[in-house]
Amino acid sequence: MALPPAVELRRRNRAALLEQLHRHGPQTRAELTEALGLNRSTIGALATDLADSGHLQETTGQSTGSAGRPSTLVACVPQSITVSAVEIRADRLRFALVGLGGEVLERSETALEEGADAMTAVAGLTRGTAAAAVAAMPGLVDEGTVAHSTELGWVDRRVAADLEAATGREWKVVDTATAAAVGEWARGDAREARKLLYLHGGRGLTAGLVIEGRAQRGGSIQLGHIVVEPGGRECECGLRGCLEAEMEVRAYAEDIERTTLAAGMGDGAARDWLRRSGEDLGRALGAVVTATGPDEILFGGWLRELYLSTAAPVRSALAETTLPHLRSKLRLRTPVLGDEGALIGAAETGFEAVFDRMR
Amino acid sequence: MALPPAVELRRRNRAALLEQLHRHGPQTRAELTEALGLNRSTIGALATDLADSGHLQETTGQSTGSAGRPSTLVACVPQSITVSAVEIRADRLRFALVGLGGEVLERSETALEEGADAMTAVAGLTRGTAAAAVAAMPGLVDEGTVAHSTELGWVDRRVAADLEAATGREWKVVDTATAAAVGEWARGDAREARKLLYLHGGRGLTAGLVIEGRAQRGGSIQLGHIVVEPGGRECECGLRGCLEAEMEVRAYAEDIERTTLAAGMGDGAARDWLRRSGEDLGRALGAVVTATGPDEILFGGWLRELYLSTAAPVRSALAETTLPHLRSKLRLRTPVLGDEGALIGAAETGFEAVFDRMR
DNA sequence: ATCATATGTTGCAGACAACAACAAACCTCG
DNA sequence: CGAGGTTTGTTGTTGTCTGCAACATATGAT
Repeated sequence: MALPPAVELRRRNRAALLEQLHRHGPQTRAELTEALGLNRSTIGALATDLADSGHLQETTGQSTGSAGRPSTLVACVPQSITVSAVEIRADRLRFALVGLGGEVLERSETALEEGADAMTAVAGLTRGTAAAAVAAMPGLVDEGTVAHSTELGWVDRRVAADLEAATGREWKVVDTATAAAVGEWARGDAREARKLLYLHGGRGLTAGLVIEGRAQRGGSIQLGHIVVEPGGRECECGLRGCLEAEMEVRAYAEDIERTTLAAGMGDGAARDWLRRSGEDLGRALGAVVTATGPDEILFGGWLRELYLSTAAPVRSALAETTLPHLRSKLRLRTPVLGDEGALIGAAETGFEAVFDRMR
Repeated sequence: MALPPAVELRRRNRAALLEQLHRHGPQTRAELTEALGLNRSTIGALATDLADSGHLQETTGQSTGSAGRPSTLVACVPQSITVSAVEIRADRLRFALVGLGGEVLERSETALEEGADAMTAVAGLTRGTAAAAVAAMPGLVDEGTVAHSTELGWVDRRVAADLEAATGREWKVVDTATAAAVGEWARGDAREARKLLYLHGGRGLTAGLVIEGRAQRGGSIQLGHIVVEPGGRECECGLRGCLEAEMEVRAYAEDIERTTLAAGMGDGAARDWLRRSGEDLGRALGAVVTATGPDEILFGGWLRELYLSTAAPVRSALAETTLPHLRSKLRLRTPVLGDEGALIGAAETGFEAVFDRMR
């Protein structure tokens, strides 16, 4: 005898149990039995198994107040599996080491000088202990390569390979908006959303879609390059009338707080910009909503400030370009994880890969 | 002893084997061993198992010309599992009974008088022997209900329940465009496409997206209600400037052959319409492409004729509204299954459900 | 204190897939 | 035409897995 026969099942069940705890927090064995649809004895075997390997910790004898033998509570050990998450922006790098169960164990942030190589900076942040490493970055990401990122100025860059070369380990690459959508769904308060659209305002505008908890296969939505004004302003991407160009993102959005403040103080140009931007954004959104049919939209990055200060034109422009039936199911909100969403979501993506690999 | 212990594995493997044969056609046992990653003996057990239950037929002793014992070829028995597929249009009903492996066993078509109830007509077509029943219809379909269909004039109709009441069996409901996309992917020649966007021209314009062979979760794209001209013509849906309204679908598209013919004979109005329609379509497509990033687009329904007769304006408008990086990977074509796509795809969706249910 | 209830634990049985050895059926080459 | 090589199906064995049932344990209720 040499290798596993029907060990596959055990592996699958182990992964399922771990994932259940990771996503839903500590649970009793009884609850796990219910959730996984397995027998008490099987859960017992799996749990002691995983406790022996250090992934789980069981705290016994929790009296619940109701009749019957008290159930043992089982929780994951965060340190037993960790995931490195990095968010790359044009001007800075953010890092988090996230443990099983979702706890953030370490965190750091480093400024990135203009022109500096992000890869070596990443290598300085991450250690090799993590079970998975995920990098989130703004742009059109497809299977480890960034096809196009106005924000980072990268075109067809094989980022996963570059990161691997710099750090000596495998990397997964996702786009910031999709990562943030995943994060808000998994650890924010958007878990009820069936189709969650996350809008991310950085130097560019991107959007990410999470459907029933799963990132939409195949990368992000280049929201900034929806054409809202055919034949309009010239955009860096070579088109005309892109949302990014029409909004004059570079001029106003980079310092959105100052712009909203100025508008509040009666600055006509700032006011005008806010109104026009809101309308343009709403129109672009209309097309995206019609194309994807979300039931919740989150305004992240500096779009958060834009939306909070000027929701009315966004809503009305959206109303003029979206089917009533799609609009009626739509909630517009701002994210609860703030700037952390992408980092959290990237880590969550890593854990998904870890669980998949276990099976 | 009463019920299955670890029978789950066997069921999974049985389903996997059947699905493999259904999708890839007859294969030898050796090929199945390779494809499923199971042991020869396991494949043998599964095959005889399924042959005994009548799902498979093994033809032995096929000499391949190369050395070694000739492998037994195993193929599905179409009659052993069948799926009813129905395509509902405003004016007619199409039905197909499709067998395991994809063979169409029966087919029929009935005209639907204006105002007639489609449900009872469906009941007249389908018999109760099929393992699954799927209905494709144009519009915004979500979990058995049609939220909105300009073509059928239905709003928030619980079609699955209605069909169930009329026929006494469970129904799955999908939208025509998505079904056609699935069909072209599974049985057409679009299997290489990673993201396949199928545009369907009926009385309305819808689109369906298939990503790596799987229908995008959550229904179709209301292509006809992308706003291409803010503040433009009034549309039935209540918005202004929708693609459907701007294209004047009702006036010209319903009889597209006559329009293209007239344009060919020098009719200025028809020519104008073709050019303007192509441009509007291209612009709407630009938004959808930016939002979904497909690598192949198929023009189905009457959009097929429109595209074949007037591709240039479509392409140039698309070029003006799509990121170069998305455009460069894009192939534009017409479907190979013609009008059958939606029916085939609906059946394929049904088989997917059947296989899922087996596990 | 006793009973009811809910939960962990243990031993057992049925099932399953991998493995290895063997049998079968083909090809090639002398 | 027969021997050797090659590929594939078959069979018996083995280790592992999960469900089940009976038992043990720990609580609340009476």
